[in-house]
Amino acid sequence: MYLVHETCTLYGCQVTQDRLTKATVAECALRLADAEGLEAVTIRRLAKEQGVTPMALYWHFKNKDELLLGMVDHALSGVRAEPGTGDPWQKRLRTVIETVAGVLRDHPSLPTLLHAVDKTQTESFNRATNDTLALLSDAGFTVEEGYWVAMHLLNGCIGMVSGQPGCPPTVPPEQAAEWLRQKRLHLESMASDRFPLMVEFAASYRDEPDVEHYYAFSIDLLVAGVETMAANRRA
Amino acid sequence: MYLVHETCTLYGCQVTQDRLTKATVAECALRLADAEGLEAVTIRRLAKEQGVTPMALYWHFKNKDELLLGMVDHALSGVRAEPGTGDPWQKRLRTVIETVAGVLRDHPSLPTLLHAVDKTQTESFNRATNDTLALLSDAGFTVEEGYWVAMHLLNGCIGMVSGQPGCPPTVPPEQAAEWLRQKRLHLESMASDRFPLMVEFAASYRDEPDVEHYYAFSIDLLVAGVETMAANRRA
DNA sequence: ACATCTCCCTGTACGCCGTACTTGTACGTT
DNA sequence: AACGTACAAGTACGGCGTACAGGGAGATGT
Repeated sequence: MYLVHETCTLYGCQVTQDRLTKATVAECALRLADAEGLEAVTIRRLAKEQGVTPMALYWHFKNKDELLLGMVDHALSGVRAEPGTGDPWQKRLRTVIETVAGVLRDHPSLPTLLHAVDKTQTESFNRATNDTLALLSDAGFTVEEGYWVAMHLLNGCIGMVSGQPGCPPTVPPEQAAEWLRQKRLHLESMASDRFPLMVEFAASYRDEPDVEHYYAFSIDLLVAGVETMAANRRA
Repeated sequence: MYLVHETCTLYGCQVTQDRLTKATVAECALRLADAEGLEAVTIRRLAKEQGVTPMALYWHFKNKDELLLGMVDHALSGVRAEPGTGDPWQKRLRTVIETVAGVLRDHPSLPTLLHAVDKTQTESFNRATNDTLALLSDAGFTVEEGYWVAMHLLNGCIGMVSGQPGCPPTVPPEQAAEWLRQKRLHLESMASDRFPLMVEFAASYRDEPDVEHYYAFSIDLLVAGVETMAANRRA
């Protein structure tokens, strides 16, 4: 009765295999979250996607929090810091930031997800942090400062991606223009005598924003902070 | 039956006044969230605190999202950017950051709250953004870049506060030492051959962390990014 | 060959959530 | 005295996470 259900959509894996796994469930949940937002990821919905009963998922995950952790671990498993160890730390830093930002852009649900769980309980996050710590140690930071910087960088990437100009990825492309128009109108509707700069900023919503320019600027901003802090430390 | 109820705690306002208001409800909700976490803020719980029926709240707020918005607006209402307009922008920037960080530290629920709502729908947030935009305009940024920087700063403050070393403010003081110990053990339990720097970092949990040092460092990090970006722009 | 054990999944039920819809009730205005 | 308005109460619904108690298939020991 559950196997073929009307609302089973593309995220299911029941076609290729009928046996559930931690990995396949996490994968399916992540796909669902990326496509329809994290609030769409409920135990019942996820079970429906996989063609099983809600309680079946509890064999593989102790509770929902553990499932979310699994999603994070799955999404971050591709992140390998420290690729070219011969390069100066400034270059490697930039590479790490771009890698993380890239992963976040690939998974629109990840920013929200990373705020909802305790990342330090995932393997892949700890590995990435450890590698970044090594990098920042080369930059002259202590381990403690390095940890602060690493968290700052991660938060920076998360904020950068979730604050990306233009409409969020959940919005279908054909509604993008309308979304931009609404946003601009909302900005312009603010009292221009009290928030003149906000109204002026609304002009930037007149046409499709330059997303790559935005990311270049934001990454520069992040990198700049770390580099001058490192420089000041040595002085 | 609701007026005097066993689980009515200190957050209620029914003693001083029996008529509900947008402001009093938001205030009460914020206090509750700060003390017990945002997940404690439910319509039913909040109604109980105020000594009314759950549905009573819906007269003052269209739905829960609007209530959360009210909480944000209430918490941020004290933020006034642009105090001393005679100072150079670098100094004013620092002041703004310290103010925002201070407000966030006063309201432990605010970081989570600011992630849960669309801040641009609140008056107080837009005012603060507008003021910051003026400041960043003095620094030489365009309005669009200024907005990006402003969001970066806000995210930085949020991350800074929610990543504060030591136990979260929800933990009662008498359990603080135990909390630290658990955290350290968790870090030390990681495979030291694979995450050597994480294990080394665990040492910093040996005793009460220097919170003010942390904030000084983090604010410097934020400021440094903006200042060198501004300097590079002019070049 | 059968009994047993383990793994993986199903069925049912509970308490919590946000909230739509309907029904009072006290009060300022006329 | 009548009435509209502002505000709160009562009831009910669907959805959520999940505790608890089975059930069935495949491997294993005898």
